[in-house]
Amino acid sequence: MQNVKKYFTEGLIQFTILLSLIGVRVDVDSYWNGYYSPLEINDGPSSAFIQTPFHSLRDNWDGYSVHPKCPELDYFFASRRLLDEVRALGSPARFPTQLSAWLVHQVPDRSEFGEPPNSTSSSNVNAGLSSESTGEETNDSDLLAEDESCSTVSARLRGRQEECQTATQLSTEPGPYPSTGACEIPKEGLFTSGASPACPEDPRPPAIDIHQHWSHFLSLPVSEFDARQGVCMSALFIICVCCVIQDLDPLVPQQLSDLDADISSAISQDVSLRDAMVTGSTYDMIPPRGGVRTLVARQPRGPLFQLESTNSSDSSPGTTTGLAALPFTTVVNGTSNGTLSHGALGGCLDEAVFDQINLLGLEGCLDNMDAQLLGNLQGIDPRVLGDLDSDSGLSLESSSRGPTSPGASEVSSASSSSFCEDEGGATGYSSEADSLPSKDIADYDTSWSPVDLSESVWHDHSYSTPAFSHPSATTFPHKTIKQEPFSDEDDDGEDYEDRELSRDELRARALHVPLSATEIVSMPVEEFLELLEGRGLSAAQVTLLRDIRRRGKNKLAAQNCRKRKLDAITGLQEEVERLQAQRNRLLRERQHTAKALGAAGHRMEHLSRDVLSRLRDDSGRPLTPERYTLQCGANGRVVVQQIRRPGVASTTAGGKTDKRKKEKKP
DNA sequence: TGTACCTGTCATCGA
DNA sequence: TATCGATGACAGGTA
Repeated sequence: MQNVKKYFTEGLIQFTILLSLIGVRVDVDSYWNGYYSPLEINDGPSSAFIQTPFHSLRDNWDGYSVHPKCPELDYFFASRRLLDEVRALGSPARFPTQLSAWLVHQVPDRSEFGEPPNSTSSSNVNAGLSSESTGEETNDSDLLAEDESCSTVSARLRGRQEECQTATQLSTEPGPYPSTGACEIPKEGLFTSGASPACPEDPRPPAIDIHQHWSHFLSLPVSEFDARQGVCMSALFIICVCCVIQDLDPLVPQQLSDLDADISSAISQDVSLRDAMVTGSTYDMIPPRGGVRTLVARQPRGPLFQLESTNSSDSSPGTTTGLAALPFTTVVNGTSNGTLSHGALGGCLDEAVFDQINLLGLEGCLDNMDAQLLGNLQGIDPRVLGDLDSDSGLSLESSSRGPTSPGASEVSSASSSSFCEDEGGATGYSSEADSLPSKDIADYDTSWSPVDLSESVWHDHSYSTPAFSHPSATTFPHKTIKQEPFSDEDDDGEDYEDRELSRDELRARALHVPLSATEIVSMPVEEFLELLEGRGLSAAQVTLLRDIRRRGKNKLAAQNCRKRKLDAITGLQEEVERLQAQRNRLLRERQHTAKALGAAGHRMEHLSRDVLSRLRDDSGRPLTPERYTLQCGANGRVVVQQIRRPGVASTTAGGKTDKRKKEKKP
C-alpha cells in the first residue's frame, strides 16, 4: 500500500505539472501544510473544478487558527455569521454529511467549438471568477501569483529531476509566451492544434510539439494520446483525488478500494464540472407525525463520487430536499470526515455556500420549516425554552454560561451549554421522575437513520442553540446516537409533558401550583412573598414553592460558584505561567549582568595596568600594579593610590593623600 | 468495575 | 429574624 501511495503521490506531482501547464493553479504547499485546498482555477472557461477549503476550517471553526493575513478570513467570518443566522432560524443547526469528495473531470473547452469563451453556458463558478477565468484581465499580480505557484511546484519537484526538466522545458518553450512559468502556457494547446482563442494575436508553437511533450511525459504513444487524453486527464485527476484522500488527509475514512471501484464508472460519465454536486447526508422532511415534522437524515447510498449529471440549477426551490447537499455541512460540523467539498476558490466560501442554498431550495425549505417552528414556539412560554437542560426546570442561561468564560471554564460552559447537556452530566436527583425528560427528549420527536450520524456528526459540543422543551415544536438533532427511532409509544402526548418536567415541576403540578419553576425562582422577593401569602396556598404548596425557589437559586449559585472557581484556577495557572516566565527572564538578565560586570572588571584591570605603566614614581621608576592602584573618586577624579604595605611609602599623586593622612594621624 | 467529571442538592456561614 | 449569595460536601449519572 505504501508503494501505491508513493506511486499516486508521484502521480499527483506529475499531475500538478499538468494542471499548471493547462492553467490550473495547484497549490501543493497548501497540501503539505495541511491546508487541503490545492485546486484553483486559473483561467479557462471549462476548467471549472473548484474547491472551497471547508475542511481547512475543520479545526478552526472558531477562527482562532485562521491566519490573520489569510484573505479568506473575512469570508470566513462572514460565512460563520450567516451560518449562525441560519442556525438561529431554528433549523437543525448541524447538517451531518458524509460526503467528502466530489469528482469532476475536464470537459472540452467550448471555445474549441467556436463558442465564445465567455458565453452564457460557462459555469457559474467561472462567471464568479471573471477576473481570472476570462484570461484577458490577468494583471501583473496574477502573473506573480502564478509565478509563485509555479515556483512552488518546481520547488516540490526537485527530487524528480526528469519531470522537472520536462516541465521546465515545456514552460520555457521558446516563443512569444511570457516567461511566467508553466501556468502561462495556454491549455488549449494541449487539446487543440489551433491557436488559442485566448491570445489570438500570438502565434502558437506547433501543437505537435506539445503533444509530443505530453506524450512523452505521460509515457503514452503519440497516437494514443489524442484519443485518450480525456480519459487520461480524468484518470489522473481521480488518482490525484485518491492521493489527496489517502495520503494527505488522514481523516478521510474511505478506502482507496472504494474509490477505485468507482473510477471506471466515474470516467464513463460525461459530467460537466459545474454539474458536479456535493451530496451528503440529506434531510428529508417526513410527513408530520403527531404534529411534529421531523427531519430525517438520509445517508447517501451512492458511491463516494457522486457524479450526478443533473444540473444543480434544475433543483426547484422549496423542494423537500432543500437541506440536501448542503455545502457548508463540512464547515458546520467540525468533526465531519469531509475533506473535499464543492465550493469556490478560497475566498468564495460564503458565496458558494449560499449559492448552494439558493440553488437547492434550502431557503424556501428553511422558510417553511422555520415558519412552522416559530409558530410552535409562539405557543411556548419563552422561559420554558431554557428549562430543558435543567433538572429543576430552571434556566441555565445564566451569566456563567456566557461566552466570556475563559480557559477551563470555557470548556465547561461549552459543554454544558450545548444540547448534549441534556444527556451528559448528572441530573441531580434524577433517580426520580425528573431524570426522564432530558434523557429521552429526542426519542419521541426525532427519527434518525440507524447508520446516520453515527460517530462523526454529533460529537461537536461547541455550539449552543436554545432548546425548547415543547415536544411538538422541534427536533433535537443532538446526541441521537443512542436515541431509538420513532416508536409508537413515543406518540403519547402526555408522556412528553411528563418527561420534560422536572421533579419540582411535577410536584408543583401535583399540588396545582400555577407557576413554573423558572417563574418561582426568578420573581422578586416581594412578589414571591405576596404569592405565598396572597393566594391562599396550602402549607404544602408554600413549602414546595420555597423549596423550588431555594433549590433554583442555589443551583444557579452553585453554577456561578463553580464558574468562579474555574476562572480562579485558570487565572492562577496563568499567573504561575507569567511568574515563571518572569523568573526565567530575571535569571537571564542576572546572568547577562554578571557576564557584563566581569567583562567590565577585566577592562578596568587592563586600563589600570596601562595607566600605571605610563606613570613614574619619585625615583623615576614605573608604577607597578602590585604597589599602586587607581581609585575613582566621587567627583570623577582618578587618583593613584599606593597599596598600603608595611614599610612602603607612597609617592606621586597619592603622596599628598598619604601626607595628609599622616598629618592627621599624629 | 473503577475513575474522573459534571451537575443538582443540602448544609452552613456571613452579609 | 428572614433572605440571599457563596461555598464545601455529598450523591447520582455518564463516559
